[in-house]
Amino acid sequence: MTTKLLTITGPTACGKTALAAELAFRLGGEIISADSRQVFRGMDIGTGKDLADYCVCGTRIPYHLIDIRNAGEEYSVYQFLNGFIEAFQSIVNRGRQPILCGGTGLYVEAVVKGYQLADAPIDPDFRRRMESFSDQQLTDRLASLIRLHNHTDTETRDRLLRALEIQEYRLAHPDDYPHLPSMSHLVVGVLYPRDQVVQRIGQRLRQRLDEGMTEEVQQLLDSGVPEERLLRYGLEYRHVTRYLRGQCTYDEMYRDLFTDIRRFAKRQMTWFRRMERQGIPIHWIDGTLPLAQKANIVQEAFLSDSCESS
RNA sequence: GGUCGUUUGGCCGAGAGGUUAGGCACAGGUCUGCAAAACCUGCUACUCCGGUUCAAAUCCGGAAGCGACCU
Repeated sequence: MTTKLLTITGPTACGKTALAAELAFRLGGEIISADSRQVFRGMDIGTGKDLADYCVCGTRIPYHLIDIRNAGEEYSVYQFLNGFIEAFQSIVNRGRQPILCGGTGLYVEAVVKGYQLADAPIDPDFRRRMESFSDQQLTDRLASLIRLHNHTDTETRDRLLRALEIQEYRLAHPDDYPHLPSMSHLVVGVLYPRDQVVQRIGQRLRQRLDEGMTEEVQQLLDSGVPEERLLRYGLEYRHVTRYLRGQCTYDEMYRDLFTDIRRFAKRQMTWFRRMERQGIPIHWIDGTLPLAQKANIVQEAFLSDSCESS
């Protein structure tokens, strides 16, 4: 019998965690996080880990793929997918209900569409052989293997090499990728009117700053996480780092960070619309409803047989 | 009340008779290995009224707003 995976997603600041935890409580479930930043230890306030939300009516809801890497370490969709498979299987083996929850569209899509990602290791021989080629030659070579989508892969030599390395590995080992267990899906998206999303983002940002956002970033810097890394993590980590380095005033930081979070929420929605266009139905629910009511709606949809299998 | 200056799209900001400055915001999008990243596209405005001119955001006159100074 295939398991039905319940996925709770949506743009930032829409209360995904609380809803997922409530549903986990009702369905006897465990949560697998689909958040590319909550994997890092010590990045708590800025990523909105809200660990208190995982306690519902005195019951601790188990969660997975949170706090599994040190800040600054590498993590990518490939590692996420592996982690997902492992967590999913252990949850199912325990007879519990897996619930995927998070706003990283790529990660959600990787699960729902069943991405096949090869375990391409770093190959020093390959890299040595590539040394003599120009960026353009490498780009041409990559273009002959895959359809180049945007600049992401060819932006820097590092990324270019990595992309090529992966494709070369794929060619040599066409069947070497972790297999997702078969499952069916219900994807639920939590949605607020846009002006309310903006309002919630602002509110939450002020709260994060009050709770010690800048101190958290300072600690990460003190503990040796490279500045470039924090800048790359984006949003809170990027803007607060700039502020701590004296590159902007507090007010400028607040303003620019607020803007970036709003834009992030917009891009998330762009991603979700794209998923829908590509045939992944998202069951949108009104975020403004009370939590219990939202949970009722999702529970009902989940327990009915109307959801598609993959 | 008088004198001088100023007025450009949601914001900042160049231009000085005849193409769209640009940036930011905003909106839409791309994206299967850093995705909270990176990248792409769209957005044609010159305070108002009259005049000069083939042609005015640009020149002239007036009005209004804003600013500075004077009595």
